[in-house]
Amino acid sequence: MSDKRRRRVPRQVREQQIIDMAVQVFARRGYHPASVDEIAELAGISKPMVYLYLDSKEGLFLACLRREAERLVAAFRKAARDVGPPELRLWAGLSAFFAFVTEHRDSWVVLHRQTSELSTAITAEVARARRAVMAEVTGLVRDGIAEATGSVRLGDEEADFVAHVLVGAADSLTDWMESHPDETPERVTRRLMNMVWVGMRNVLGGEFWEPPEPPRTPEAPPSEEAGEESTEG
Amino acid sequence: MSDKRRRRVPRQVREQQIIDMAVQVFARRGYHPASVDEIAELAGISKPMVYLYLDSKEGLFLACLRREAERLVAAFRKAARDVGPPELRLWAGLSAFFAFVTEHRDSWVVLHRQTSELSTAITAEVARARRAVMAEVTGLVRDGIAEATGSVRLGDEEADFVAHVLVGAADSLTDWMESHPDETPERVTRRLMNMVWVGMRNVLGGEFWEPPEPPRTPEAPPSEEAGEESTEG
DNA sequence: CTCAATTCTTACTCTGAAGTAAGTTTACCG
DNA sequence: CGGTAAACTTACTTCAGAGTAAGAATTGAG
Repeated sequence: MSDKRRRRVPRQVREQQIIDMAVQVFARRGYHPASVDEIAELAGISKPMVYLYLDSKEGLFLACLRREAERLVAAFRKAARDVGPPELRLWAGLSAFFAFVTEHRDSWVVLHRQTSELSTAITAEVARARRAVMAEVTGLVRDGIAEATGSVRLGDEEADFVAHVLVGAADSLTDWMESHPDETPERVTRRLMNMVWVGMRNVLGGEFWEPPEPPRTPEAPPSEEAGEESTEG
Repeated sequence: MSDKRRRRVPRQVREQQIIDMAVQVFARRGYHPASVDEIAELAGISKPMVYLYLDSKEGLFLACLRREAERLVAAFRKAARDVGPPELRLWAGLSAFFAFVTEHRDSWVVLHRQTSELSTAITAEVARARRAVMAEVTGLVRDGIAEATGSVRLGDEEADFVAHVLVGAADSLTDWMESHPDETPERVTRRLMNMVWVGMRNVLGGEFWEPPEPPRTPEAPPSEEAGEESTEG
């Protein structure tokens, strides 16, 4: 502890420090305006070290992306693993998601809010990360539905639709939580489950909503399919 | 038509052409990597014209932002205005939202997917645009609930929560629609309404979902070292 | 036709930041 | 010790792209 005079730090450690700071700066500024100089300075070293260890700015960003995606998926999985009933696993997973996003806002921003302004290599990795998260949710949704209904099994498309709704809602609620600091991840999750899950249960149970007679639909056949929206896969 | 040789174009027209191209380029590349030169070239003029008319790159982006936000809100409002029952107005509004986002993907990307990498002036305008969209949805939700339940009136917070869920889900479903080209905005909207709206009706009617386990405190878990994640590579 | 306003261009300046060459210090191993 | 590899630095080069100066071409009014 008193040995803090060690300026020299082994590569493995320094790399993580660099990535730590890079996540912060990328989240704050975005990919392009973020300068490697600033990241290096925050990490307590000079720029060439960054290039020595991470190759390029793009490589640095990819490292951030991979590490944070891994962490998020890990948190999600770990939370859902030990719980028994699928319905609860979904709840635990979403809860962990909110907790993670609340605690590591920078990670989420880097993972999610960087659609454009990126080279193809990075775009591919972002897509991969998104798919990984989405796949976790999709799995939980499918299991949860099967359990809750006892018989209904969602097709890929349905489960994917639901997963998109949940992830999108969760993302948006991340913003909402910023203006409601008293809300905990658990409370938000419960509310979301209440809105979406109860609805899904009932829809699968046969309680549909549909627009009545369209008074003046511009271009849509009125009654093509009445209530067979859900179990088509 | 050889008469199309009119090189000179009045300012008002040229400005719109510039903004048209700017929206495309900003959406494709993101704010910083977008070059004013490229925008100018696509608009058929040279760079100084852009600066003469729009002041700066930031001014150009702000013009894009304002115009597209106005268009989206207008589409939303117009769709919802003529319909009678609030529940249907919500449906019409969301439907218009999907239709707009499907048709004008660039507009939506510029409006929504540009969180960081922006100066404070722009950030403020983005926030404004988001709030405008959110306020529309919130209004429809509140009316819809009041109508559907007959008595329940949502507080600001509740309505805002629901609006965030809907907008976030809609945004995410925009991605989903890309891999499902046969889906129409109407069908997607109906599915979303089925998931969210039916659930909300029932929740407000007293059918709650809650985790069976009594709320175990997130801050003080009993034993947290069950499954280790030592290997992170 | 003339003149003035508007539209538009060529040809710069200048800054910030990615990436690198070449060398210097520290740590550890025998 | 001494020497070697790993950790680290200073001091560049290079380039893209924002922003501008100065003036040319077009149009329309009188």
